[in-house]
Amino acid sequence: MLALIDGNNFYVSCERVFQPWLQGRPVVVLSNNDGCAIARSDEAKALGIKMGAPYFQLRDLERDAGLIALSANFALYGDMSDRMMTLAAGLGHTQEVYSIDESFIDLSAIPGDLVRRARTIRKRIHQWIGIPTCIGIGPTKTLAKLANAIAKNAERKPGSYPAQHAQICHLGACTPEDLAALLAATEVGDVWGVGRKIGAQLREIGVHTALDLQRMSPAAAKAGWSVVLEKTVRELNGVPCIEFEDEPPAKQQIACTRSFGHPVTELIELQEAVTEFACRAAEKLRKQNSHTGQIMAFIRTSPFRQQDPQYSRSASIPLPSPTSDSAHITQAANAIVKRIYKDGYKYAKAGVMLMDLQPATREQLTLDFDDTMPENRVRLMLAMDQLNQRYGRGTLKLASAGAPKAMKLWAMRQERMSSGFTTDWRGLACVNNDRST
DNA sequence: TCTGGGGTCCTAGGACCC
DNA sequence: TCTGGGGTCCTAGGACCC
Repeated sequence: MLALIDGNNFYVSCERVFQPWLQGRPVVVLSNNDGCAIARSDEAKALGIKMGAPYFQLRDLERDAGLIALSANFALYGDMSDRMMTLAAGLGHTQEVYSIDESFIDLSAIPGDLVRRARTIRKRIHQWIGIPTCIGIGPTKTLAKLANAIAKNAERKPGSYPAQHAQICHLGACTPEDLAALLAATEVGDVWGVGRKIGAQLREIGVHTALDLQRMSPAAAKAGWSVVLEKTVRELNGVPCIEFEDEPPAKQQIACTRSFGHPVTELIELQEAVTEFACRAAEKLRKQNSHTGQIMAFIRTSPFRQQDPQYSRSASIPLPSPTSDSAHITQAANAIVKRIYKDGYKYAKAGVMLMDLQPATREQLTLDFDDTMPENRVRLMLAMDQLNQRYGRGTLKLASAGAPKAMKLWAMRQERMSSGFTTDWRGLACVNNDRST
């Protein structure tokens, strides 16, 4: 048996822990650049705000409906996530952290009443961390995810499912009849792995609910779509096809891409931005102790500005010898940008991707025995990472990153960000010591 | 004026090989 | 009277997830 535990409206809930006056009000958290809504409180969902809705379209709701929009504070969410995951791990023996707000827990060989155990953990997370959660339990990952969706909907939309499934739903403990009834009440699009496109195709052939999909033959799922949907069908029938991963596999590629705060036209500015992205990507690369063998970079105009001429191009170059050296990676990324840059466009976004990743320990057998990552470079990069970790991002950087970022057109807009309540001494909450109150 | 970022996996089709 | 067959590898693009 597996559990899936996740935080409700996670980013909004993190903000509410430290700003209790946000409780009960419609709140959204915005993506980078204050671009669009990426988390919504129940009250915001009730206003009809869709996932990914552009912020500029929500302005009237701020004025008329008391909507509060906050810039994303990812440092805070990451820290709150660590705390939540630590407590969630107490549910079973092993944990797979699946995303910033979700983890699977292996419950096999856990004796006793699983629902009661889940209730204890849920309460503890709420009491100690302040984050509301839902827990789904089932024999496969897909069923645990589905149970979690049922637990959420039963809580938020009373009447959609029997009330006993609210917050915690254990599909493994249902009778076959009850399970079928729950699956029949669940739209096929709510099944993990069924997105917009495949959902529409399924509905077209009369598959509307999770129960319809469960009863489809795996062969038909594979023939009509792919082995991915075939696995989904099998998992809905209680046959595990998606493995549980206790420890995260090393990444196969690492990206750092950003939309700009304002359009950029000059090559030199693009290169400053790309230098920063390349350094951030290199930092992530060293953190997982890998080397990259190929660098890709892209620049593009905004597809939303139809009135402007459009241009989008990417290119990649293989490295003579795999490296994690920020200077080499930056040099390659800048060479690409110089090559693909064309004058006369308003650039809106750029990015760097590191491909062909391999363990840093792997021995390089180049013909001329040219060691491109000698020991002193490794130590230099390590020192740079440690300084930036300790004193803040940008403490030590390459000269090609240019002057301070606040001056840059491409720098992100983040006008409504909360404090680093748990990640920065200056952001610590202050207890009111006014004696007159 | 203003529309995110970072991943994974699968498939089809072309290049290439013998 | 009409151009083999089978295999691998790579890449681009699509679909999905949060």
